[in-house]
Amino acid sequence: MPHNTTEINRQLRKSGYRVTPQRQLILDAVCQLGDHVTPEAVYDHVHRIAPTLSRATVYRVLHFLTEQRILAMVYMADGRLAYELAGPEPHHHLVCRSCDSLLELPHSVLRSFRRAMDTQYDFEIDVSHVSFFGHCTDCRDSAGA
Amino acid sequence: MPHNTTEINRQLRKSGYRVTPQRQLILDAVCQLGDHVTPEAVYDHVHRIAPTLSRATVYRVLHFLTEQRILAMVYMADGRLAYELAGPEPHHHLVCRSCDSLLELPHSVLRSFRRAMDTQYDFEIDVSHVSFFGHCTDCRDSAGA
DNA sequence: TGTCCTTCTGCGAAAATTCGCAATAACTAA
DNA sequence: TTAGTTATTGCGAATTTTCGCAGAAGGACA
Ligand SMILES: [Mn+2]
Ligand SMILES: [Mn+2]
Ligand SMILES: [Zn+2]
Ligand SMILES: [Zn+2]
Repeated sequence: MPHNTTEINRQLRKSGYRVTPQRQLILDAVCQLGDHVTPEAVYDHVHRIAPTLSRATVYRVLHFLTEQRILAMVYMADGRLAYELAGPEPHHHLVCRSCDSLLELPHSVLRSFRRAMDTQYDFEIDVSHVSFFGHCTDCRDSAGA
Repeated sequence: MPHNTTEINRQLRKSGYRVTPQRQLILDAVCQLGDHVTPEAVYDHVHRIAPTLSRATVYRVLHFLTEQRILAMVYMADGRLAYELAGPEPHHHLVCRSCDSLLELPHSVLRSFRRAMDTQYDFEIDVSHVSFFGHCTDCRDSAGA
């Protein structure tokens, strides 16, 4: 999952924010570590490269990059927060509570639901990265009842 | 939001769990404090009645009662966890990120979405209490762009 | 390149949440 | 009622996440 550094930097500066080595390191880390990266994993990774980079900064930057829609956050099955690079097109997940397997869904699965909320409640849902929990094919059979 | 104490107690004992004063106090607290109660609010409330009841117990019991489907948990706009009594029929929420207003949705709004996931992915979504975030009527107008 | 303004970071402390373990106490069955 | 089994609690420490503030540093402009 690479990211367009120069484009992101321009976007930040245009909004009055600054491009710092900490922000670049943390963004790189999320991209290298793959999908659904925890703050602690990010900290471990960047700490090797920049030992003075503090935990507080990791949390702050992850929040910040999420606000800027550069990262997307998601709750995992255990309730912890995780992050990943926000692609141009959102995607979502089905997470099995039994076997922890993870299915990826296209954004289109929520299209009709969003339209319904808009029509019925005049409410615009903002869903950039949602996980739905439940039970997958295999686990439904074995679970019984 | 009252709860059927004797029925809940029977259900717990039947499953091999125990009915303790701590569990009863915490459940009472959630019911009295209303919708979307935080662990800290529960602790403050029960601590007056039972000063030795520890914070760890509050967290453990809230998790436990959620597993038993007596409580339902939900993430609030600020990312914090909250709990409320799980009624016989689930409900959901639309939470405005701008003004924090909160709309309640009937479970039926997710019916067709659940059926679609079941049909297309053979995955049974378990949604007992979901919050969707976005922007309400009023805030959409003022926000512009 | 150097100055200035403001954003950002690092630090340490605080707050929130989880964990391990010994002691307590709820239920079961006599 | 009593004793035994074991789920549950309280405690203190560990871990995770947030906060406030003083100092560092990004970037706009000259
Ligand atoms: Mn994802
Ligand atoms: Mn609710
Ligand atoms: Zn499964
Ligand atoms: Zn609003």
